[in-house]
Amino acid sequence: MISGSYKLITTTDGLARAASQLSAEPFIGFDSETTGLDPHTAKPRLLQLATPRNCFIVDLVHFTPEQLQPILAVLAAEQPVKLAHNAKFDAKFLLKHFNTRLGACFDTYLASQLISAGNESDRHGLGSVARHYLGMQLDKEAQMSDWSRALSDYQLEYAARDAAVLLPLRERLQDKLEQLELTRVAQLEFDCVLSIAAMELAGVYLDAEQWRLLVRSIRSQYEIVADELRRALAAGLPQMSLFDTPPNINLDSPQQILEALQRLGIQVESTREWHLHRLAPDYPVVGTLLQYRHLSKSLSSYGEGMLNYINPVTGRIHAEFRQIGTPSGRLASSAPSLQQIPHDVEHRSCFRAPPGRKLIVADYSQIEMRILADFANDQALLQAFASGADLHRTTSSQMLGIPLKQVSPQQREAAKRLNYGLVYGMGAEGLAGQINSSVKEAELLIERYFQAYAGVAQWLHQAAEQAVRERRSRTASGRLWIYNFDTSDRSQLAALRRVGKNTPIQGSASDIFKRAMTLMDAALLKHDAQIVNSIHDELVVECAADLAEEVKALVMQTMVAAGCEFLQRVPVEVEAVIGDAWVKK
DNA sequence: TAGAATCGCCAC
DNA sequence: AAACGTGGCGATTCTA
Repeated sequence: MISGSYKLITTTDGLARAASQLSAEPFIGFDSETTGLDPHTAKPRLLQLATPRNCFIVDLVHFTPEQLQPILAVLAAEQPVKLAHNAKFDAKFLLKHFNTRLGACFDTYLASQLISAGNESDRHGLGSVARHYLGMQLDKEAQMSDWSRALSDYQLEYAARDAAVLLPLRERLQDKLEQLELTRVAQLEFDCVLSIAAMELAGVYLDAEQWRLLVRSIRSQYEIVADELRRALAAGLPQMSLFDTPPNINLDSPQQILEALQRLGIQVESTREWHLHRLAPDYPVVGTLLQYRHLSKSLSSYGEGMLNYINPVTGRIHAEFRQIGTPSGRLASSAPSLQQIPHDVEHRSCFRAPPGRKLIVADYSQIEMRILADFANDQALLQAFASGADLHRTTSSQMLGIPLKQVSPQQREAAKRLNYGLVYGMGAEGLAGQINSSVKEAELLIERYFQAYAGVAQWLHQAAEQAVRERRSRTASGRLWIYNFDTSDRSQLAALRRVGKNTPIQGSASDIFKRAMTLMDAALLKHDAQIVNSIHDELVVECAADLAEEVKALVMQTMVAAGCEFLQRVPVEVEAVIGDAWVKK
């Protein structure tokens, strides 16, 4: 039974004794209580550190940062291993308020997610995890209580219990991780926590004035196009007298738009972009609608609202990054999502380096295709990468049996779509839609593709069948996804085959990427440089301007090293540029 | 009327 | 309708 008993530490002597006891342990439970969630505006109040016998609660109001050194040293050390639930949160406060980088950790939140293996119905809050693994009913009411004033016994007991419970919890989770062969991926995740905490804490700089100007210019275009669209759609309505008010079509309602297009005699069953694209050449109004949709999306998702995310203290945007954001292991970003800022230079260039600083924008070149080549051990695809030539051009030449020089832009484009699409399990209909060909022509292209890359064909086939047979797949680090598909449904069976092809590839790319973040964060430590954004295969680093060349080299070096840990058959390439803004020149 | 579900589209 | 995988998010529409 986990009791809420504790030793409250208020003197430097007590602190030294606690630190010495703690440093002899292999594992300690670690939690902190803060006056709020944002490390830039809130303060840490308590540090709770639990051994199997004791739980020490350090009340921070009694200490200066210097006096805390013995405890901070324990937290920064590689031993004992700190057991924490969502260690990223505590790591941010340690970094911000005590300039302390959390050392080795075991994150019970991440461990629980890995064990769930993609099951979305599982919950991973400490209460749920303790209930599931220990059969304990944790009272979490005190979590959001006022931690800035005098603390009640109840609050202190709650604080102690949350740290103490982590010790038995780790044992159960560790057993389960071993059982499911997840210890390697777990270590990879635990090692990565600090790099993500540091990235969130640093935030990214957005030039608010430039953004405002951009939004203003988009809004004026929007007004014009909306007006034009309204007029064009009204042409399908019955003749009105001059004094009737024009009908109010909500341009943002797919329903009303669909009806309006049909009134114009356009045969259309859905107003999704893909359908509209097909019709645009024949109907100007459809082109206008597409233009409208683009501008409307831009204003609603990337409008003035973005400025509300600028932190009043730092003047920067500190988005949230969920470390295991998807079952494949990718990060997911929110509030705002920095992973879906439009790619155009107008938007991206608003995210820039403050005066005296530079941004390094670095991304893996074709990482998923390289993983596929390595996994499939496909000689032709490996050769394509070994040659160093443009991948899509090479693919086209290999498919069609023609020299590189003779590949037309259209042929290269088709090969590019194939390279990207087949990793996702794309079929002939999908390809035909993308390259504007008949399904027959698309089938022929796919056939040629798989003739050129027989190893890829074989690997994709066995990956799909294995997914159907075993209902699970793993990535290079051993990350597990247990599929929950109802395969009596034909479309779900097809979906399972596609996911089975994609997950090992996408997930292994995540493995490599997280390893890169870990290595890079550590390597940049000695320099005035920091990761500020992370977009699946791309990292943005901000650094002092005079260090840019040196930092760029470190960035590339660590990314390549991470790739080489997982891939031996294929060269790993990274493209990096130094600039003032988030653009790849 | 608030929350859930759906549509649609941005990123990689 | 969907057709190619993973997400986040805003506007509309549905529902209790």
